[in-house]
Amino acid sequence: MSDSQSSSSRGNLRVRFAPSPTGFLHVGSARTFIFNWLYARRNGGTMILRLDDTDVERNTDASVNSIFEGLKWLGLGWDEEYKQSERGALHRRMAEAIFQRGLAYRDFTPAHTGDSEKSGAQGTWLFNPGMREMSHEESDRRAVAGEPFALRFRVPREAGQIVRFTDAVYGEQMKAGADIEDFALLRSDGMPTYHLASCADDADLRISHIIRGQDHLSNTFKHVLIFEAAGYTPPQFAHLPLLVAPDGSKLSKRRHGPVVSVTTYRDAGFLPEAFINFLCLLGWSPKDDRTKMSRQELTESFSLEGINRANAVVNFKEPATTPEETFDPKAVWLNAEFIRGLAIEDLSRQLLPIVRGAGFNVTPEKMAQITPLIRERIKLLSDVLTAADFFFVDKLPPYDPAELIPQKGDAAMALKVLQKAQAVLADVEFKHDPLDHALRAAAQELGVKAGQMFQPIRVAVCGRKNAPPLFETLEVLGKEVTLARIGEAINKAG
RNA sequence: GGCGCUAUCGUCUAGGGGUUAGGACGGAAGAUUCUCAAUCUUCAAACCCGGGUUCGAUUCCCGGUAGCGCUACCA
Repeated sequence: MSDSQSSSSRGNLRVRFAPSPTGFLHVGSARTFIFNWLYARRNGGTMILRLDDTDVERNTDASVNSIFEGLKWLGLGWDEEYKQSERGALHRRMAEAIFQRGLAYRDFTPAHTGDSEKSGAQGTWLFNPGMREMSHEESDRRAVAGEPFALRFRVPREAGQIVRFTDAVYGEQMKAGADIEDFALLRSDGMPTYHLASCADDADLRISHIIRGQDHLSNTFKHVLIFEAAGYTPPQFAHLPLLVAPDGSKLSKRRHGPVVSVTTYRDAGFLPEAFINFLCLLGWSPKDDRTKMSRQELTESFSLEGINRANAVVNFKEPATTPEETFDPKAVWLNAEFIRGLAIEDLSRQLLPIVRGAGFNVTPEKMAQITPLIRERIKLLSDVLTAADFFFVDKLPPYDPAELIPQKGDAAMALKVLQKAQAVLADVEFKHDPLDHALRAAAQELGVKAGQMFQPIRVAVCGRKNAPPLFETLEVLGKEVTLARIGEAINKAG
């Protein structure tokens, strides 16, 4: 799971990707992972994967699998791996330390069951004075008596109390303590909250840079408070602009469907290199005119200074039309670029399982012959199924005989051309040059243009007008199949 | 509502007190080719609004507007 760099050569720079396994790996998370990875690799640091699974209610194994599946596909790897749920003792120890210093207090208010008041966009809940100001004696007595309580941070809210930090992307940040609510550290069941667990782990794992989504920018004030209350210097922060849908709303599976899941891109036939490249261009720029960049180039160019501050739109089509049109056109274009850059053998090897998966029997040798004919014609790996279908099937799907009629020609011309082709092709070697010469000569004899000669043959063997170059196609198809299909076409045309 | 963040072509972005505001994707047109694709050429397309500061603002400042985020014993 890790790349070749040896861990001993790494310095103190440590970054982490900390997804919570409550859903599939989504593209925004993937980008956060990539930026962390790039930053670590660029600066010789350590990349850590930490599953932030403190929300027992919402965690699922399926989600854990989806995250690993997605990350595995990206192929970037990481150096250390942790699971937050296994570090509960550490979290509670930090909560205890903060409590001992008088910087947290018990809140015996029963937990809110519904989230009815959340939707009301109303009141500014900051703290409950009765709980915050409760005497030690009463607090201890009630705790000893077994009354459940949540542990809340005692946010310093006197006038002039300002919490501040410097964000590598958003600059100087400050907020009055009076505007920060007394957030929970421990739930009444004793489980740590995200804020506590995250800070405790970041401190314990000596994370030096927290690179994460901008949705945490406001939370960072709380985190700074926790770090300081526990006696740690906060790490450096770098918040990333969010990835949003074309309408500006947050990406969500419920609203936007599978386009937000990493595995959707994998299954649609994206190359991880292209996907990574595409994601890097959302919210980050190399500050020059490069668009297509290899992993190597990205690693060398990446810097926090190149990250910008405005949300970036993933420009997918909301109502999914064709598979390829649902994705951001730039992602598709980049993928086509990377496909064209692949060696035939490499591409052919990647295409084979897709073709076989669709139920076709194809040998690696045959696939290697077909690949050069479609490499420039497919944008997604899965396009092989529509671009090269006629190579795989025994019998062509039905097509309209009118398709056989060439430009500026008629049915009679189509028939004439096909019969001529059948005769000529019967004793010509099925190689590019001989086919070229024979068919052009035939066209001349017939008094038709080369294009008028080729088009009916193309439709006869491919079943459609748009296809790879004819001679190469016939060469791969072979004499037997070609003549059989031309024979069928003659029957249709006649 | 409170607090925070943001604002350049349709989208991703570069730039920056005086520029023909640059590139990429996508779109349009053309060249080329046996169709398609690829490739090449060309074109259309942007500084949210209002005030300041300034000789001069798209750029700096303030306000507005809009969008986003946080405001849970979710993360």
